[in-house]
Amino acid sequence: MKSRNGDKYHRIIHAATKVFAKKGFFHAKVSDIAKEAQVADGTIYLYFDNKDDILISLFEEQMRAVLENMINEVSREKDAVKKIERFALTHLRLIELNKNMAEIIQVELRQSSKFMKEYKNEKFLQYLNLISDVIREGQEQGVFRKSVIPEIAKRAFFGALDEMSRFWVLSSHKKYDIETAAKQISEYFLYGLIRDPAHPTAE
Amino acid sequence: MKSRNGDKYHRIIHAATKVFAKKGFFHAKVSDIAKEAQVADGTIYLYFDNKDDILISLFEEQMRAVLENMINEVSREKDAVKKIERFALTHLRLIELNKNMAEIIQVELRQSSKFMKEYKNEKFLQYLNLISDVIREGQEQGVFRKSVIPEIAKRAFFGALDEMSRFWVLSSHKKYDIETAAKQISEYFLYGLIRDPAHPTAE
Amino acid sequence: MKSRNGDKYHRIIHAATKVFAKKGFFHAKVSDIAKEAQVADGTIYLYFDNKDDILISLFEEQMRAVLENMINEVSREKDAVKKIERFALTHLRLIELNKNMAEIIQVELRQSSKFMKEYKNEKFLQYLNLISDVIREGQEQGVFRKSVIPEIAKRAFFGALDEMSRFWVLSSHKKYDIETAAKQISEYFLYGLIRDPAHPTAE
Amino acid sequence: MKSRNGDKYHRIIHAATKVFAKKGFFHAKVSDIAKEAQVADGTIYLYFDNKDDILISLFEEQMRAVLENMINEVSREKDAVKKIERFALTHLRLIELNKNMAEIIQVELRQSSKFMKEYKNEKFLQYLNLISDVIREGQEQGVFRKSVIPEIAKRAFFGALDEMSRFWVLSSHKKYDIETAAKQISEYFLYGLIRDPAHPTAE
DNA sequence: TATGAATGAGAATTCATTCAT
DNA sequence: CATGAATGAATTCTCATTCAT
Repeated sequence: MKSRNGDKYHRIIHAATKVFAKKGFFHAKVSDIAKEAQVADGTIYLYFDNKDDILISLFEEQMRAVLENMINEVSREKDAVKKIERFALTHLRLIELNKNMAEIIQVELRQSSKFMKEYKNEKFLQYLNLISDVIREGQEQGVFRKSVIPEIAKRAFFGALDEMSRFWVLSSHKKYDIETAAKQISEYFLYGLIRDPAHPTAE
Repeated sequence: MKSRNGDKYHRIIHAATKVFAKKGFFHAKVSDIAKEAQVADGTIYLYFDNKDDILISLFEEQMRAVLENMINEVSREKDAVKKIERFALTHLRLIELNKNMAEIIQVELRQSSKFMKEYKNEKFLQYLNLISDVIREGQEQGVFRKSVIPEIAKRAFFGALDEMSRFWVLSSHKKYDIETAAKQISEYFLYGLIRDPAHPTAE
Repeated sequence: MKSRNGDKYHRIIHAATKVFAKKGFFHAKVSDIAKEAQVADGTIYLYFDNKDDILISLFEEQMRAVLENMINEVSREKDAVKKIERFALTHLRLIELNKNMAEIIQVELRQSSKFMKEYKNEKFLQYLNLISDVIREGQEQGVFRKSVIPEIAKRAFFGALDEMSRFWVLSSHKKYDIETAAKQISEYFLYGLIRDPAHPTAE
Repeated sequence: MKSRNGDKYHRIIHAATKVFAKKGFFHAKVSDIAKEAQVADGTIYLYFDNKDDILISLFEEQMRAVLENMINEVSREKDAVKKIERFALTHLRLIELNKNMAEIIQVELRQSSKFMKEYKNEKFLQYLNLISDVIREGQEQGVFRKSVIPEIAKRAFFGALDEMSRFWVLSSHKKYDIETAAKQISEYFLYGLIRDPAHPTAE
C-alpha cells in the first residue's frame, strides 16, 4: 500500500469490498473497482501496489477495527462466562453489520496459498487469542475445566461462530436471529449438549 | 462431466487434486493437470466440460466416499454421545488421510460465489445433517437438552471441527494429535467448558 | 526462444524483421507482428518467450548466416589486401540484399542498454575479429604497417562501412553504387587519402 | 520546445541527459527526469512539448556547441592533413568529456525511424560536411587524391571515429587512450594500412 | 479416443500528459 | 510559473478451450 491520505483510499477500499463480495477476488476486475469507486483505473495504483494489495489492505484495515472493538467489548465483562457470551454476540453482530466484509473474509482470505500461507495473518491470530485468553482466565478462576486445551478450544469456538456466519452470509434467508444463534453457540461451549447436571466428566 | 469409464478419469481427478492443493484453483493451469495426469491437454475435455467441472467432480467424487464412510462409522455406535465422538474422530482422521483433498475443500470450495452460491452442495448438506440427526436422536432419547437447536448445533459442531482441520492443513507443524483434538472438541460440545456439575442451565 | 520446428518460427521472424524495420522495436506491437505473420497473438508466445526474445532471436539467426558467409568469402582470397576489399564489398552487398535486417541491426541493436550492454553479442565480435585477423595476417606478411593496432583498425574499418550503410539504409536515394562505395572505403584504408606519386594508386 | 529562459530549462536538459544515458529513451520515465531535475512532472511541460521534444532539444543544444567548437578547432590548422588529425582528436576528446551525451547520441538517436528518418538532423549534416570540406580543400591543394569522393570519405571517416567511440562508451575499460586512437584513425585515413617504403610514414 | 498446436478474448498495469489549485 | 494527483489509452502476455489430424 502506498499512500492513504485523502478520501480516495477509503473510497477504493469500500468499492473493492463491494466488488470482491459480489464477484470474488479472482473474478473482480480492477476496472470494476475503479468504476465502483468512481476513479480512473490508474488511480487505483496510486494507492495500492497491485490487486493483491487491495485485498490485503482491505483486510488489515477491517481487522484493526474489529479487533479493537472486540477487545473493548470483551473487557466490559468481568466474568469469563459472560466474556464468552459477549464474544459470540459481538462477533455475529459484526458479521450482520458488514456482510460484504464478512463474505470476503470468509471466502477470499481462506483461499489460495497466496493469502493463507504466505500472508502472515497477525491480526487474525490476535483475534483468536482473545478467546484462549478468556479460557485461561476462566481456568484460573476455577470456572472452566482444567482439561480444556485453550489452543484447541479457541479454534473450536471460533470455527463454530464462523461456520454459523458463513451460513448466514451465503444463504439469503435467515431462520434464526443473531441473539439466538449467539446464545446457542455460547451455551454449547459453556454447558455442553448433555442434559445431565451430574455428568461423568473427569477433570 | 462427460465420461468416467477408463482410468483416465480418475487419473485426472487425482492429478487435479494434487495441482489444486498446491497452486489453488485459479492459479492451477489445465495444462498443469494434464501434465501431472500424463495426458494431453485436450484429453481433459473428453472427461470434463471445463475447469470448473473438474473441481466440482473432484468434490462430488470425494464427498460421496466421505459421506458413505461417515454414515457407516456413525451407525456403528448406538449411543448419541458416542456418535458425536465418533463423528469428530472420523472427520479429523479423514482430513489427516487426505490432506490435498482437505485443503481443496477447505480453501477452494469456500471460494468465489461461483461455488458456494451457485453450486448446490447437496452432499455437503447431507453430511451436515448427519450431525443434526444425531442431535435430534439424542434429544428424543432424553440425553441432550431440548433447548438445543439442531440446525444451529450442527453448524457449530462442524465449524469447530473444520476450523481445527484448517489449522492442521495450513500449518505445517501439528502440536496436537488427532485423537486429542477430536476428544477435546467433542467434549466441549457434550459437556461444555464449565467445571460445575450443578450448573445453572435452564432447560 | 522455445521451439523452432515448423515454418511458423521463421514466418514470425520474417514478419518481425519487417515490422521492426518499419516501426522500430519499441513502437512495434506484438500484435502487428502476429498480423504480419498471419498467426494469432498467442502463437508468438509458443515460439518466443517475449518481445525482446524475438529481436534477439532474429539477430542471432541472421548473424549466424552473415558470419558464415563472410568467413567463406574472405577465405577465398589469399592476399590480405584483397581480403580487405572482399570484406568491404561483401558487407555492403549484404546490406543491400537485406535492407530490413540491416536497418534493425543498425538501429535497434545499437539501442538501449538492454541490447548493447546486457546482451553479449558474441557473433558480432567474431565478425569484427575477421577484420583484425586479416590485418594481423597482413602485418605478418609484411604488407601492412606494423604500427597499425589491429584492435583499433578493425573498429575503424567496420565503422566506416557501417556508417556508409546506415546512410544507405536510412536515405531513400543512393548516389553511389555499392561497388564504388566498397572500393572507395577499402582504398582509404589501404592507401590513405594522401596523393603519393610513389604509391601504386592510379589517380 | 516552448521556453528556455530560466535555469530550469537547462536543469531539465541536464537531468534528461543523465536519465536517458542510464535507462535509454524508452525506458526513461518523464517522472524520472523530473525527479532528477528536482521539478514537478508538470513543470517539464512548461519547457518541452513532450518526451520526444526533450530528446531532440537535448540533441540540438549539444550539437550546436559541438559544431561550434569543432569549427573553431579545425580552423586553427591551415594544413588539410593537420585538420583531419585535429578533427579526430577533437571528436574523441568530446566523447570522453561527455560520456552521457555521447551515449545518447550513439544509441538513442540511431534509434527508431522516429529520429533518424523523420527528424531532419541539420546540425549533424553540417558536422559531417566539415570533413568533406577539408577533403575538398586537400584535393584542391593537391595533397589528397582526386579520386577520393568526399561524400563517401566523410562518412567513412566519421563512421570510423564513431564506432571507436561507441566501443568506448559502451565498454567499461579502455585499452587505448584517446590520443592513440585519434592518431591511429587519422593515420589509416591519411596513409592507409599498406607499408610502402616510398611514402613518408615512419614505421 | 487422444493429441497438442493454435487460437484470441481478456486483464493488469504503466506512464505520458493534463489541469485545478 | 509551478505543482503533482488524476487520468485512461495502450499493450504485453496468459491460458482455457477448440479442432484438425
